[in-house]
Amino acid sequence: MNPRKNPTIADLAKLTGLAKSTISGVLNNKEGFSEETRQKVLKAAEQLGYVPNELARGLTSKSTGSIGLIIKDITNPFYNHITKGVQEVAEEHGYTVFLCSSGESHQAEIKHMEAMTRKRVDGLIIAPLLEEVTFDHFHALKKKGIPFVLLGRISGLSCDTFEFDDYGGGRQATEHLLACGHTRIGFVQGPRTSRAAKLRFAAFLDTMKEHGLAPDPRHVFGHTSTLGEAMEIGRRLAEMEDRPSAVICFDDLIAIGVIKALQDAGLRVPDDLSVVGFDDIEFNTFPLTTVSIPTYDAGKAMAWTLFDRILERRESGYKHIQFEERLVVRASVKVLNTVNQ
Amino acid sequence: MNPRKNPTIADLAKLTGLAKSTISGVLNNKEGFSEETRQKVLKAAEQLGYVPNELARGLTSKSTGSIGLIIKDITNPFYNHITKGVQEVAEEHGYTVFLCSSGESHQAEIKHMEAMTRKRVDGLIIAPLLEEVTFDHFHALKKKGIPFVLLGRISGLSCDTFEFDDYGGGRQATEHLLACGHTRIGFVQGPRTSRAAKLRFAAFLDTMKEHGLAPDPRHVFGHTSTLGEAMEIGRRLAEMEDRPSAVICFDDLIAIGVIKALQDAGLRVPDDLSVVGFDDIEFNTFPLTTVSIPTYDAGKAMAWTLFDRILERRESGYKHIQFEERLVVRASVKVLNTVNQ
DNA sequence: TTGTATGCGTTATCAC
DNA sequence: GTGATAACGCATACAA
Repeated sequence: MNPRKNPTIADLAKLTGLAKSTISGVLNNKEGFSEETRQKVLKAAEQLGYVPNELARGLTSKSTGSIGLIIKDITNPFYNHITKGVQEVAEEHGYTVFLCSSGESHQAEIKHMEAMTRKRVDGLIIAPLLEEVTFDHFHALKKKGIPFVLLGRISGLSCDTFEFDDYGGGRQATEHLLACGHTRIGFVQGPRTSRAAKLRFAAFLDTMKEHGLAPDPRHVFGHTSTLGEAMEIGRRLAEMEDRPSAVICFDDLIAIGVIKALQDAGLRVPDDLSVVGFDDIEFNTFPLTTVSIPTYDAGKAMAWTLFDRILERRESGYKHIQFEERLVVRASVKVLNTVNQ
Repeated sequence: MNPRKNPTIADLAKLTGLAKSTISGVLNNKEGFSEETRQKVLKAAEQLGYVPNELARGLTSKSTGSIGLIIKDITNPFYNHITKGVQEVAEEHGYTVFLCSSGESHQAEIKHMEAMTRKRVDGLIIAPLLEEVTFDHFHALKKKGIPFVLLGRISGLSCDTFEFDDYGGGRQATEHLLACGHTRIGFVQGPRTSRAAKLRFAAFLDTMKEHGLAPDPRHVFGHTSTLGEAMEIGRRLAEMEDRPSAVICFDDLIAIGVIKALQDAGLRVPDDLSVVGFDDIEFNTFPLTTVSIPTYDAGKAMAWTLFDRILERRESGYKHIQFEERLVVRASVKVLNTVNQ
C-alpha cells in the first residue's frame, strides 16, 4: 500500500538520533552498547519495518549468503533429490540457493556459471555435462577463486568431486541379467553428454564380453533423453521380430517410457521382455528392478563440502568421494534359468 | 590458482587510462563512444577477466535481476513442473531464481519470504500454505511494495493470483466414479494446510450428497502427505472387511502409494478397488485415471505476470486467473454398470 | 566523446 | 559507549 523507499540504517539513525555505525553495530549483535540504545534501535527498526539490504551488506562483507546450484533438469527425480539435499544443508547454514537448469545445453551451462559469478555467489555446486564438451569455463571459474563442488570429475581440474559408481552399477545390472539366464540383452543409452551413460554402457559391454557375449547392434539404442523417445524405442522393441530378452535402460525414466510403450503394445514385462533401470525413483507403481543411487545423500554431502570451503572449516586438499550404486531386485526381470543362483 | 581480488571498473580505468564512467558506459552498451575506446575497454575487460559485480550494480540500479520462488516440495512433480515453467520464463528475461521450499511449514514460509526481502529480489512467486494459517506476513510483504504473484487466493489481499479449479476437479473425479456405478467411495485427504485438499474434498462431499449419497466415515482418511503414509492407508484398505469400491486420492503420489500397498497385499486395481488421483504425473507406468493439472503452463503464466509487474509492462489492476482441471480417464476405475454412459 | 562527483546501504576503522 | 568517515563496486548526472 505504501511502497515508500525501504528504510535504511540512515533512517534509523535519524529517527533515534544515533549514528549509523551504532545502528549497524546493534543490529549485528556486536558487544558494547548500552541496553538503552540497544532497545531504542530495535524499537525503531521494528517501527519502520527495517529490512537489512543484503546487497549492500554483501558489497562490503564479501559474502552474499547465496550459493548456486546448476543441474540439468529439475523435473528429473535424480536431480530434484540432489536439489532437496543441497537446499536443506544450505538452509541449515542460513544460505539461499540459486537454482539453474542447463537442460543438457553446454551454452546454458556456461551462461549460468557466468550469471552466478556476476551475482557473486559464495560457492557453486555443479552437475556438469561431462562428455563431448569442452571445460574451459571450469578452468576460468577456478581462476576466479570461487569455491565449487562438482558432481563428476574433469581431468586436469582439481576441486572437490563427488561421483556415483556408474561403471559398477552397470556391471551389477548386467551381471544380474546374465545370472538370470539372459544372453540377448539390449541397451538404451542416455544423453550423449552424460558420463554416467557412457560408463554404464561400457560396463555393460565389458561384462558381456567377459561372458563371451556381445550385444546385437540392433538391440543397442542411441542416445535418449525424453520420455517420448523412450516410448518410441519401446514401440520399436515391441514390433521387433527377434527382440532381446532383456534391456538395460540408462535410467528409470527411460525404463518407464519403454515399459509404457510395451504395455500399450500388449506386451508384458517381464514375461515378454525384461527391463532394468537406474535411479530407483520412488513414485512408480511398477516393480522395477533397478540400480539405486543415493542422490539425496550426495546432495547433502556436496553442500556440506561446499560449506566447509566457504566457511574455511577445511583448508586441506580436495575431497574425492564416490558413492556406491546398489542393485535393487524387484520383478521386472524374468528368471530364465533356475539353475544359476 | 590466482584468487586475487576481482577486477573492478576502477582497475579497467587504470589499465586503459580512461575514466570509470567511460568504462561503465561502454560495458553497458551505451551510445556515444568512439570505436577506439570501446575496443580498448572491451579488450582490457577480457584481459583482466572482468566480471561485473551485480551486487554493486543492484545497489544503484534498484534491480537485482533475481526473483524468488517459494514452493512446498521440489521433489513433487506438481511443484517441479511449476518450477520448470518459472525458470524458463525467468531465463528468457535474463533473470535468476532463488528456489525455496517451505515443506508445509508455516515458519519456513515466513523465514523464506523474509530472506527474499533481504536479498531484494525484484519479485516473488509463492505457493503459500492456505489453510489453518495466518497471513500477516503477506500483508507485510505487500506493504513493502515488492511485486509478487500467488498460487492461490488470500482473502483481503489484493495481488495477482493464479488458481486451479480444484473444486471442479474434485467434482469431475467424483462424478466419473458415480457414472461408473460406484457409490461406496472413499477419500484420502491431502495436507491439512492445502486449499486444494479442502476443495477437492468439499466437491466430493457435495457431489455425493447431490446423488443422495454420503461416504462411510471409515472410508475417509485424514491428512496425508508422504508416500509412506499413503501406503499405510493402502494397507488398511486392503485389510478392510467392507472396503469401498473406489477411492479418490488427493494426488497421484498418494494414489501411487495406495496402489503399491494394495498390490503388495495381492489386491488388484481396479478389480478389487478403483483409484483416482490428481496431477497426471508423467513418470508412472500405472494407467491411472486422474485429474490433469496444467502446472507447467501455470508456472510460465505466473512468471509472465510477475515480469509484467517488474518491468511495469502492466500497471493496471490485478489478474486473477483460474486454470481448469481435466479428468483423464485411463484404467484404474472399474466400470460397475455398463448402463450409464 | 570523455571525465568528475555523488549516491546506493552497509560495514569497518578510527577517533572522541 | 558512540560518532564520523572511508571504503565496497557501480551508475548517473553533470561538466568539460
